[in-house]
Amino acid sequence: MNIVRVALDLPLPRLFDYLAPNCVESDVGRRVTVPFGTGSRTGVIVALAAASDQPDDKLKAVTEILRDMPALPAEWLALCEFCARYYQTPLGEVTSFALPPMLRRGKLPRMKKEAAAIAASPTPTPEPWSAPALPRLMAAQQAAVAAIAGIAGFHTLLLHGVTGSGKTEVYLRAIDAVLARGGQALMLVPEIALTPQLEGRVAARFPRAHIVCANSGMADAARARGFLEALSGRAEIVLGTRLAVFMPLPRLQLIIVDEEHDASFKQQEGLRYSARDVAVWRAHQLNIPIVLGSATPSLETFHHASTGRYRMLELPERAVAEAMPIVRIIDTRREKLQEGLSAVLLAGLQQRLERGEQSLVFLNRRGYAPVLACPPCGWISRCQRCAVNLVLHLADQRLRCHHCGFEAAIPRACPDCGNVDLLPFGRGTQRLETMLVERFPEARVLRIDRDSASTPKKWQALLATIHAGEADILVGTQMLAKGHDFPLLTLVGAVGADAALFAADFRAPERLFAQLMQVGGRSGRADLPGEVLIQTEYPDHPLYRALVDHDYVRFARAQLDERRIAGFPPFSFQAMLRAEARSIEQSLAFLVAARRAGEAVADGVTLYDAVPMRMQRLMALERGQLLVESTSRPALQAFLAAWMEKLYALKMPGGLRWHLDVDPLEF
DNA sequence: AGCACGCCGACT
DNA sequence: GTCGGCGTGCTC
Repeated sequence: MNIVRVALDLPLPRLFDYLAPNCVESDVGRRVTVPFGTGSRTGVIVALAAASDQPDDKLKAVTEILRDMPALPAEWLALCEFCARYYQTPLGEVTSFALPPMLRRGKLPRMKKEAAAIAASPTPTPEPWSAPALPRLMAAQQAAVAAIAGIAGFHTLLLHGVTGSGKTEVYLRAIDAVLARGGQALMLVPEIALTPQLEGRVAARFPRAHIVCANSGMADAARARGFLEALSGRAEIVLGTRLAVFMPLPRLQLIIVDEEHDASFKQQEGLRYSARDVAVWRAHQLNIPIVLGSATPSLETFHHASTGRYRMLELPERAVAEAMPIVRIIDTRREKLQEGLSAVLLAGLQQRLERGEQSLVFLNRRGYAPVLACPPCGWISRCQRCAVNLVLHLADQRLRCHHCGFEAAIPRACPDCGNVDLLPFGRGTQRLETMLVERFPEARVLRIDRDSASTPKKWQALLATIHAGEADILVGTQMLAKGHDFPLLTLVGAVGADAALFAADFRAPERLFAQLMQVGGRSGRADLPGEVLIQTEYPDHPLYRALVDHDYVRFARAQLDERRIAGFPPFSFQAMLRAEARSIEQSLAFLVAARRAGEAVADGVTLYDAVPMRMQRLMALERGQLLVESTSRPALQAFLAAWMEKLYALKMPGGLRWHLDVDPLEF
């Protein structure tokens, strides 16, 4: 009896068996359409079988095995199976996510004739590669390139280098070596916005190479085409965001994860995978090297490098500018600030203005003010659907929820007591912008945040304005921190950073350090020295002191000491079960039941209490969470597998939804 | 997740 | 007397 085992995109942790009289061994990895319930679905054949656990009369026959493209290789299926196991997600959901939407639906993109022919043939067609003339390397770069070249088989390398230390050149050299051997290289970057820029640089360096991009912003057909080109072996370099880690690459010889610390490598919905971690597993599976690059590595990665599990490659010098920017801490405890800005920072802005250089005021909070309040009666602008305040946006006269998108007009008077003197409290980028325009009437002030750069087009226009030197003072959120060079920028002022210092999330300091380091790195490239001014009420805080000294390692060691004492990752492994329902009682009741079910199978893991989430209400749903922790990864994994079986069997009240987040980043 | 079947309230 | 509410159960 010929039976195929099919992974279908359903929230059910099992495969479905179908009769396929004409199936052959090479159909494993092919897409297949099958009858399902009353309708029809497309899935992936993950195995053949001679017999099924299902009674014969329940088995249906496949509708069609889609043989119009090469089968997905065993290595790709194994990658999906690993994700299914590790993240406790049904295999069909993983394979479905890993395929571009068009292929997922059983369709194929239109392709150019010769490309279609190549894509349809599973035989790789490697082309020999000859390297063009390359720029000179500094000693540390040279050492890093040599170290990567010397790796045979699996090894994880941490390329630790500040902005401007020449990490990208090291990546390009490593890719060059791979192309010379006829291999394929995969490079992951955090943001969609960074891929075009990187693609340009890579394309200029490898004019004859076939480069494919992969990110969620691409059109359906283009993404499917790229996937097929990677699968057929025609693509030599794949550049992309986290989802590119699932690109099938039959001759993959090198993986690079740039800005590996970036939280956007972790997907926060659906399949909650970490592309960086999956990439490391994939490199191990294929027995190839992987390079993780960052100026501020995640503490998980740094810990592995410290214990010798990863190899650390240091790029201490700055290749582009003469020196690192000077970082100064401004003690704001005694000073009367002007709309949140200190005299030192204002003087710095004035000075840059006179010299015709650019400045950036960094404030990671958009809008005019984070809340509108009525002081006499205590009313404050709150979102009806979320447990947060509505942010005042004066630019377009709205109150806005930054979490669910709810909007309302600004009330003329307090809805509770009728008082007309409502006051904005706190400060956002719009307010800073307004203040700077008044204070420096001759300056061209440009605000860059998700409101002013709401579309890629607007964002590109803003970048062009900055590059043309048509702005003097930039006011921006973290949008500005990543990946863009501003040659005229010589001053960065960081405002309102303290909030993250004492946040409840144990990862907040790590993120703040990375963010300030990154935004500081924007200043003073080329021949102009840079200066970073950090306003704080905690001038002696070790985090800020480490920034002054550009000493990531000192900061990381101190953080790791704290984590060790507290038993936090990377010294423990975590998973978070979350539930959301109409009422918090419902959510917590489910989590309590889940905990009880878990205690029966808990061995070497700690189950914490079910608690409301820090932001309890979101989009009118009340959310709770339950943390599971273990000092042993295998123990946690074994527990989660057993636990999920019980949870799938648990009866669920209507309207309740839950999910498991393995290695959660958010608390 | 869909989609069926299945028993109880306000309508042509 | 029917349309439809979403509770429960199944999908190879």
